[in-house]
Amino acid sequence: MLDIELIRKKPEFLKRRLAERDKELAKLIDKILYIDKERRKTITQIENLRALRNRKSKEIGVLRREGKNTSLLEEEVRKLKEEIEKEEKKLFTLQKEFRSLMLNIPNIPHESVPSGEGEEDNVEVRRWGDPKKVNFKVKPHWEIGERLGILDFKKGATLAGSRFTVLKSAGATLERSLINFMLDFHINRGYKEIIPPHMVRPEILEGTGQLPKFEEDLYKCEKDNLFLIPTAEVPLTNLFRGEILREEDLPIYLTAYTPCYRREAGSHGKDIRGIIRQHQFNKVELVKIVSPENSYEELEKLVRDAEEILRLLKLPYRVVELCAGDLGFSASKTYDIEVWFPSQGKYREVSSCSNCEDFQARRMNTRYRDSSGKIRFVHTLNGSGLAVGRTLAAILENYQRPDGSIEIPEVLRDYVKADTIYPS
RNA sequence: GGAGAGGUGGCCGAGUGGCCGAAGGCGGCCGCUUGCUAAGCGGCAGAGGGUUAAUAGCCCUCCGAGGGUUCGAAUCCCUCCCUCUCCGCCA
Repeated sequence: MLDIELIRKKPEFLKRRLAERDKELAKLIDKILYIDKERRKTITQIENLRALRNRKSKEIGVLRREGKNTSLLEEEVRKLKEEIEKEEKKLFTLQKEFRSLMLNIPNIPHESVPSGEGEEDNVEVRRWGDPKKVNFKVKPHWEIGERLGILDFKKGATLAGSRFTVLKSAGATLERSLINFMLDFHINRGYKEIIPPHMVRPEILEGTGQLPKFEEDLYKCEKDNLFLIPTAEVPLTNLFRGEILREEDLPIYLTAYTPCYRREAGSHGKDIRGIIRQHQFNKVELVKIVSPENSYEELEKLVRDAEEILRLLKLPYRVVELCAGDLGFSASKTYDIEVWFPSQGKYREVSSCSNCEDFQARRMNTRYRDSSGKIRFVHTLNGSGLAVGRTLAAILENYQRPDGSIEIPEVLRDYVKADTIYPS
């Protein structure tokens, strides 16, 4: 949620910044400004009426104790009450409209974010590692996985439909090993491990920005009014909702492994083969709650932490900075980390690291008291460290050998307890 | 799932219709005193919002959330959420 104070004071600045994302957004600002004016006018009116009512009610109390008749005053207050109720109804409608507008405006891009409309305008920041040169024809990970008997797409479809996959034997072990490897690494870097619920209430998703706008992308358990989490960012970031933290509590570093559940409503036909785009996938997530002064330093460090996993796995990758038009709803600035997929001759996203500044903090009402005693909103950051399934796919593709076997990256061998996956 | 108890400020806890944004304690902050990592004394301190140049005043709201009764609700009624105890079921 944006700061209404800022919208009032610098509407033109905001319109300019938001237009970087989407030209339509500027209109919303004018609409909000109008509603805000109306609602404040109504609030002032109601409060004046209430002040009058409070005074008269108190007077009634005093007169009664003196044993005097108060029926005339009572009648007056009754009339006031009716007037107040009328205005309150008006205010209720205005507030609802106001809130809904506020909740549907995305975050403003940070000034450093490159302008552009979509993926093609993202800016590469750095590259690491050289794609291996091989003298055989590389296979896509789904062929490798099926041949090795570790990825079973047919069974996935039998059990749950398309975009579900069954991992078997060494595939399942490799997935689990990756999770442990990633968690161990991040814990070592000072992140606190969390196992959160995988189902959350609607207001929790509103806190991080998935609701109300993106309900279509979520799985819902209608009967219990709970949603399956699309990422661990949701429960982790909301861990401190409604709290006023002490400055010395910050920064907070959290990590969690969870499955992520996404309906992929808008991506029909995309990445239909393999395990790149699944309805359920595993992810190790990183979340930071920090003070506003250093959130951008923290973002750089967060990216490095995620990158380090790929370096240790010796997988070639690049880091791109998302342009304004490609930015997620809650993010001010985002770096994607993309790993090399030789069969596609492309880098594909395995991590997205964002600084949401105070956008989520406002929605969740997460604040802290700074050294001068002032209460301020925290900044929240999140990043994948990393998407496990995609990392597994990248390993299959980058570590394939001509005989169809897979070399297991060195750092994983103690976890997998093997150095090669052979066809079974 | 059944029966019962309860949710008050950073924490503990009093408060069953007006003088309660809320006693008291602990903790916190500021001062004073004391020859000293303590004790004593005095003082300050909740959150959100409206108005405003104002972090000044004035006003409104907030005692789990939302409704209702009433001239007036932390206090009475209803619904929901959560916590605890007992029973049932269960990995």
